[in-house]
Amino acid sequence: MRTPAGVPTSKPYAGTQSVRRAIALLKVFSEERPEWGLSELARAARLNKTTAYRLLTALEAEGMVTRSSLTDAWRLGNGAIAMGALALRSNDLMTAARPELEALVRETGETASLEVLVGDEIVILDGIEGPSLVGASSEVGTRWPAHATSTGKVLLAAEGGPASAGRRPRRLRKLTSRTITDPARLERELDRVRARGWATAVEELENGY
Amino acid sequence: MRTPAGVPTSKPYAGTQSVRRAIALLKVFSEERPEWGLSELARAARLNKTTAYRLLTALEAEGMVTRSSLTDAWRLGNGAIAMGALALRSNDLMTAARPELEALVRETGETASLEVLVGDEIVILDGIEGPSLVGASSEVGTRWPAHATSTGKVLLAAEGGPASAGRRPRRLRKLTSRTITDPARLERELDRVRARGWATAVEELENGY
DNA sequence: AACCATTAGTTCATAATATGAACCGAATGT
DNA sequence: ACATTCGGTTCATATTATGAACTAATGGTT
Repeated sequence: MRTPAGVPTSKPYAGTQSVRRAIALLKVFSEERPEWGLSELARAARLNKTTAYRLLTALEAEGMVTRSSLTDAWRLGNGAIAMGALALRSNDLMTAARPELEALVRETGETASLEVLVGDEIVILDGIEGPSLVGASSEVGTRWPAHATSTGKVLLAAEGGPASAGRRPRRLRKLTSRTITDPARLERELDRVRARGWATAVEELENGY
Repeated sequence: MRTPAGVPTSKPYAGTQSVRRAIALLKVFSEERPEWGLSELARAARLNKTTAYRLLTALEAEGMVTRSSLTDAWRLGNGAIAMGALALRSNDLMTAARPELEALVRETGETASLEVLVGDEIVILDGIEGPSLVGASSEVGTRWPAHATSTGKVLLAAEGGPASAGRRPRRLRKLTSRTITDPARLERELDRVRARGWATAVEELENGY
């Protein structure tokens, strides 16, 4: 055991770090890249290949990852699905928010969604389609960079006031020409959001939305 | 580090075992009991309290578990939701099976569902409600003991032929008076399933179904 | 109020366990 | 034929995970 490395760069070791490394590994999987070879995956998670291999083996044994039978590349497994679905259903917020969502849709005629902040992304927990034409269909479980969505801005703004600007998304990904990528500009935007209590995002996430 | 213990009882250590322990911990959470105190949780996972605590801390840092702000009990976190949703969407089977499901519903008029085996449980990946009265509503993500469901029997039967009887569910939980709990009887049932190509489960999972 | 039995969380000595460099053989590309 | 990749394994090393034994707080029972 020589170098520390790996895992979201935080100074104090919070809990067992092989576990943190394992989860870091899981977080490498994404919509765009759901399948990974060992070496690549290890590199992406900034882990030693051997270490990554052993972690993956453990995760595989528990069903959290599987291997595509052809490519024999690593993917998220069915265990992850089961766990996520359980987490979703045992989330109080979900059940508490449902009536609110329904009321919102009734009052505004727009699509309403329940979203939470996970790291620097928002996750759509629930959504009800309104009759309006405007509504983007909100797929439950979808993740988006928080800084490029209206709801994300609200959640970022709410999160512990202006002080917490320090631990913002490391790099603000540019998704369209209008995405806010300058940290200072984002901070100003968040101040505005805090002041008026709502946020917008126009063509900052996808062109046309 | 004195005793091995914890984790699904398997002899050869497959990969990093603190990771396996962490996942074992996550698997303790269930529909019926989504919230756990530290001591209870540790006991349920057959882990030392201190160990469980450290593992949980790591999982918390990565968003896989959270603490209910009031009770300050442990629950599955939003990270689990996000990961599960991603796993679900990046699952080829899902997209491949959708048309099949739709066809099934059209042809039979019954509810059709896509289920996979995860350990000794089946997980419902997808489902389409049919117009029939019989259909039990299939909630995506729900897990059931494989030996007590029709689909579960099929999957168990298919899984590597009669030889693999060795690594069957350790203990067959009795869910109703008709649940098959005797391993030998289950094996005979699976032989029958293999022979004829389909399975039934009548009141073996829940009374009335 | 004194008791007992819980709980969550911390400390600390111990060595078991996780670690990574170096290795292998197989594919693949040049 | 050569050079790089790849997935995977080995093995010596000491870092890191571990659990018994502690707090201190809480809640129930007498």
